[in-house]
Amino acid sequence: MDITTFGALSEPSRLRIVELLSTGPHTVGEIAERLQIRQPQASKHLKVLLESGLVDVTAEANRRSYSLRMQPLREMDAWLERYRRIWEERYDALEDYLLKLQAADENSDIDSKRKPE
Amino acid sequence: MDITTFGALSEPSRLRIVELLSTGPHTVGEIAERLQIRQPQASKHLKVLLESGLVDVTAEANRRSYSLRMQPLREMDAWLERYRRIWEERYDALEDYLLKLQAADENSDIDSKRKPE
DNA sequence: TTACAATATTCCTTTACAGGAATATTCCTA
DNA sequence: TAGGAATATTCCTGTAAAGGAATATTGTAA
Repeated sequence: MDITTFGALSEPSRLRIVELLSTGPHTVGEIAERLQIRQPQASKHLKVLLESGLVDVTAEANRRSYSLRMQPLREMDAWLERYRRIWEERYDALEDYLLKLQAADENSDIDSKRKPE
Repeated sequence: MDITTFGALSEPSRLRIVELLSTGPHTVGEIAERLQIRQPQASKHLKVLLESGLVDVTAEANRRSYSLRMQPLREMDAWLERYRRIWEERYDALEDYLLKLQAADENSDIDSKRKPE
């Protein structure tokens, strides 16, 4: 897991750029307009995203089309695997606990019905 | 998805702390020793992790035990879902393409066997 | 070749953040 | 209650990063 991915995504405009690009490639101008930021800032953020590998460029005449690269996101996904296991484990443990509670509750129900008799 | 999660994980020591805590709770001293950083830096990083919700503390006498919180990681996982769909789509598209190539290849194979005859 | 549109880069200033060293705080035990 | 262990906080300094404004670059069309 390349840590620069986190750095790149830790800036609001850059996160929004990534989300925008998830709908398909866009030019710098479009990105700047959609995000309501100035063109130079858009270019700067795109440079950071490019260097972190989150984005690809292809030049078409005057314009540059930026598109999302999946690899860093896949790596993030792989990195998460370890934690997914943990929370599933914990979920299972909680479930077990609740099942036991429920079982105990049913017993106490039986008791509360028995005693009065 | 809370963007501060990315910020918190974008610092190498903090990422390592999270990974260490994935094996269970640890005290500040243990963390500092394992990561070969000074205790004050460990405390500072833990503070950032705490504020971003990635970590929990429980005080036990003199010591403080830090443990991992799963919620921000689950949110990251949920955030990734959208991208997972994209790369699976792309994978499917690639697969289709390869299958077509293969089919075309088999045809050209037949052709190459036919023509000489 | 000139002019214009789209984008990138530079320079400047301000702010955020990280590490080091020193110190404060909190809790335990003798 | 004095001292020590574990941890947090403060202050300082250096550095990286962000935005604004201006400018450079590149490609296209007249």
